[in-house]
Amino acid sequence: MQESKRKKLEAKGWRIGTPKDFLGMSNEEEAYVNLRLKLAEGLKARRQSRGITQVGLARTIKSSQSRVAKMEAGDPTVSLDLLVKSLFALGASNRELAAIIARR
Amino acid sequence: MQESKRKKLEAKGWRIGTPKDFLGMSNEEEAYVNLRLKLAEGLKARRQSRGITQVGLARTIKSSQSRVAKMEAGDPTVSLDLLVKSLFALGASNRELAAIIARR
DNA sequence: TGCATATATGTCAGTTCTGACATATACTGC
DNA sequence: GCAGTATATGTCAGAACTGACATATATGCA
Repeated sequence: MQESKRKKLEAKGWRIGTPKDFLGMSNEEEAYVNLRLKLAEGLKARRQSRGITQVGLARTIKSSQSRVAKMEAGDPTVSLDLLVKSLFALGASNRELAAIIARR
Repeated sequence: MQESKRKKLEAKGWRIGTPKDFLGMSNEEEAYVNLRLKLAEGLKARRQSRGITQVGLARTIKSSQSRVAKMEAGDPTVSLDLLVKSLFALGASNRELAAIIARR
């Protein structure tokens, strides 16, 4: 993974665990962070294409606008559970979810 | 969703939210529970095919045997985060994760 | 400019998830 | 029988996540 990308993530609040070689994160860590970014992007894209505001989405998932914003921003305090539930709430199917995850 | 399946899930500790028509759960709820079951199965299959014990996996993800057992049993107190991280720890890629999710 | 709407960021008390532990069950080979 | 190994289940204190709120920033429009 590129140094510039790592910096960006760290700026967002991610703390990458013990990169013993100071070069980056392990494959698992990268896959995990990558997954979250894809879900975050997928959520934002899906919400916008539906013409729904963050407040609107927050209402349907019984959450708050601030949490929706954090979800879309890739905030590390947001769980995968919430991200995935939100996508489902926007009508995504399991297959669509898989497509979001598989996308490069 | 079939009644028999719902019963099975409820026995596991799932509480399905307000099915107003008493017929089952919403599409989102079904997709979500379904996703968890797929990940649970995928995890167990992957671990076993690698010849690793629950204790072994627990060590590599710095968790405990009991939590691994709960993960594989579809216990509702286990987060998607933990399930996904475990799959990654077993060497799964994002695409393989997507394949597990897309599988019918 | 001022007002309305949408999104971003920080904080926090209450809820949920976590690893660890104890203990139970199941299956081997002796 | 029973010792060893693997898995299942219940509990709990501490850690992580949550919705809610306050507030900031950005954009559009009259």
